[in-house]
Amino acid sequence: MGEQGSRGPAAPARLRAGVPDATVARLPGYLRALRALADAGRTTVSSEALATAAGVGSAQLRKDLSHLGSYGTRGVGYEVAELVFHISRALGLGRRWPVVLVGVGNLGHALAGYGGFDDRGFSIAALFDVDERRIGERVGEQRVRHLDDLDDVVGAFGVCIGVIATPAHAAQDVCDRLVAAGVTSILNFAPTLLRVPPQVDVRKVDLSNELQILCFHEHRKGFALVEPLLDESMTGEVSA
Amino acid sequence: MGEQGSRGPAAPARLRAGVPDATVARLPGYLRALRALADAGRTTVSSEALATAAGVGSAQLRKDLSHLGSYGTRGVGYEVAELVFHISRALGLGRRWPVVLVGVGNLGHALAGYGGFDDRGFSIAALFDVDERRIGERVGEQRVRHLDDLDDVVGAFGVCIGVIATPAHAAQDVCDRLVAAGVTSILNFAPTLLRVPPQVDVRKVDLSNELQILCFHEHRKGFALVEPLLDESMTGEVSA
DNA sequence: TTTTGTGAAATGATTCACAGCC
DNA sequence: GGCTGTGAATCATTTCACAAAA
Repeated sequence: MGEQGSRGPAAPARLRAGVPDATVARLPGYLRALRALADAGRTTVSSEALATAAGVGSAQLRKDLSHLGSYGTRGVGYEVAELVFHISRALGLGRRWPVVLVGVGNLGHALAGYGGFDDRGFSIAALFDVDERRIGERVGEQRVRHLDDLDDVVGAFGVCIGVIATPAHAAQDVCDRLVAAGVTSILNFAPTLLRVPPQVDVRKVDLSNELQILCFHEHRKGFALVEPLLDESMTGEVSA
Repeated sequence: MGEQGSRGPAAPARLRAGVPDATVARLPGYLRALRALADAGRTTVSSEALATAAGVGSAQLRKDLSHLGSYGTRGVGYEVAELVFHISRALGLGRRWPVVLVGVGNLGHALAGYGGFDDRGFSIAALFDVDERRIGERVGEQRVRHLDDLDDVVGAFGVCIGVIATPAHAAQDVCDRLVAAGVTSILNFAPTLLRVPPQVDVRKVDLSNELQILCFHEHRKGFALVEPLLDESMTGEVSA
């Protein structure tokens, strides 16, 4: 709770059902891989094959799944459908989760139409903005509403997840209003650190951060080409 | 390298300058906090204050900075400007990084105009799409070009970072073309696992994954309200 | 006195390797 | 024979706590 950041620290207190955070973060990937397998007609899969499809090691996959229970068959593998069910349940996807999205600029539009939204167990309860020119605009199934209606919607639909797609300068205020309305999980696309009470979860997605991290590795790849050459030439071990 | 995923595993081989991945992932946050501090007129800051501004613990901040060098003054703190310089350098932000963006739908538009792009050391070398109706469209400073021009642009600008903002079904092909053109770091917004050669870095941003992770915690908050009550009532320890 | 920098301890995550089951 | 589930071992990260420096 209150971790924030795509690669945030582990949640300090795990109340029950000790599924490690690192495992939880990989479960959606397993689900996606399983669905692709199911679409391809597979009904059963080994840890090796599923791990490859999900881009992890097979030992890691088995360890991850072992935190959820024992749903495989030795010598055979896993039932695709059964595993989808158990992972979905562990993630709390047994129900439909209404989500509110605040900020209907380009990013908001993109998120609203992402597909992976309505597709999985999420549905957009409402879209909000404060720009009068956008209020009333139709986006997908929804009409954009004024942020002042937030409390009504959150109350009526029992929303507990909010997505912030506003400019940075508006994000903290929107966040405060979401929290005041009763939202307890926030996905923040604005490049700001949000201050929230401890019971509220925040995850952050930040383009600039991601680019800078890539940059670090890229930066180092440059040296990887140069430094070994230098090192070798200095020891006279050049082979070519 | 080849890690993929916002919370991917640690890069297996660190070639030089042992900055842990977890630290690298936090450096952009420190940079942002420092700039906010600088804008507010601060010229010096303690680890405690900076840590608070960045949303981490002060011990963690100091340990992270210690991987870059020893740039503080005991009893005083850090020079804001100096620290910005050293963190920027560690991240490889000493130069301007040209970036290509493929996929100019809503998401692509949002990314192109994000601000945090041109703002930090990144510049968009070109925007690409394959939809004939979009080719030639102006977005910001740029004109949308056909993906077939990719090689030319990557060659001419020495681009090594690519951003994929296409639908999922097109992502792997776009990725292959980026890699073939010489791009070695990819930021992927499409909900697919990309297959890349080992020297290529991929980071993934996926709305649906993030929502599902939030969902897990949300799901558990529900039990936090119910289960302790059950446990207590079963032991007869109810105090109210 | 204040605050950094850092060994050492504690915690957490991943990988190994194999016993156990089909 | 093949594959899962899992303790034990390894590796990484975070936190503690304090000596050293200004």
